Amino acid sequence: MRVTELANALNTTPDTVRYYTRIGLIEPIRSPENGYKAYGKTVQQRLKFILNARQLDFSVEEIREILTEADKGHTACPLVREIIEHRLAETEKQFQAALLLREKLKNAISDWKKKPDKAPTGHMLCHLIEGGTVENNDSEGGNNE
Amino acid sequence: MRVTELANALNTTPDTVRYYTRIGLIEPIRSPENGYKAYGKTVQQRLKFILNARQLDFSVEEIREILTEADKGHTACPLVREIIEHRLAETEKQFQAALLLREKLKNAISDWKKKPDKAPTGHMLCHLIEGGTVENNDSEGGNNE
DNA sequence: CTTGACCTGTGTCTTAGACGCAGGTGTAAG
DNA sequence: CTTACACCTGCGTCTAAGACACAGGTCAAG
Repeated sequence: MRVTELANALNTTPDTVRYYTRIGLIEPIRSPENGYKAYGKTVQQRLKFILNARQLDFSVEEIREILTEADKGHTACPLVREIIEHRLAETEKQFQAALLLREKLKNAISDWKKKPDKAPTGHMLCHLIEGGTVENNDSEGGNNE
Repeated sequence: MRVTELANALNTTPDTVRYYTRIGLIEPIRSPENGYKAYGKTVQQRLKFILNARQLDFSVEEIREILTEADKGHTACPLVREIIEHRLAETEKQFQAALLLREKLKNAISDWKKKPDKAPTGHMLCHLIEGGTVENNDSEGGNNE
């Protein structure tokens, strides 16, 4: 199989296949007649695994570790287990972050509706965001230049 | 104020200040005696605005548009309004994505516990992920090489 | 043989800064 | 004044995971 063919077979893009090839996650053989990369069925299995892992938001580097371990004949499962827990924690954080952000945005929008559009003056670029969205300890000890 | 001083004043990092300077969001004057960048109070206001917008997850490029508009004397509020709605939608998507991912991970973990650790065989690199996590239409018309 | 559609490998671009580095600055001690 | 040393500066490069651009190669139709 060639690049595009493999990509289509697993419902991904040629660029992705090329990328994984470039960083050495999958290894094609070189077609001797035209120099194109050629992928076998084993590689397809491997790529399928990679894509699944990516769906779980494993980083490429994590996947590389897993594959390296597996290539050595060891079981990669403990490693995967570890990564998955870590990723779950990470997801939880993102989740909370998204929640918080949503809150902020909604606040911003509702604050908004109370105020008319107004052209920015010198030190009030936009009253909407200017108003305390976040607490950055602006130590008001104003010395200039 | 110099780079680090400004950064500390607004509770950010010197690198961030340097970055915004580099891409032209804020503009220092050059201290003639040592060639260092020097920032005035107006810039500090501006930076504060930028940081607030970043807290709302506005992209730097979006912020640039807002500032450009404001610099021309126009009100940027309609623009901001537009961006904020867009960002809210975006956040909603991330939120749902995080939710879905969490689900997947938990499934993976629970599937897991039913299966023992097992060394990877040729075409079953890791039964845990190998098992249908996602539906990639693997058209099983297996022709090799 | 030529045209044109599609494919290939390689190189560069993206975000929002973080990091490293060689060299400059400032202050205290000698 | 000189040395030492801490901190600071500007600039260049690096990141994740591919997307995109591009010059050239391949393949079937005519």
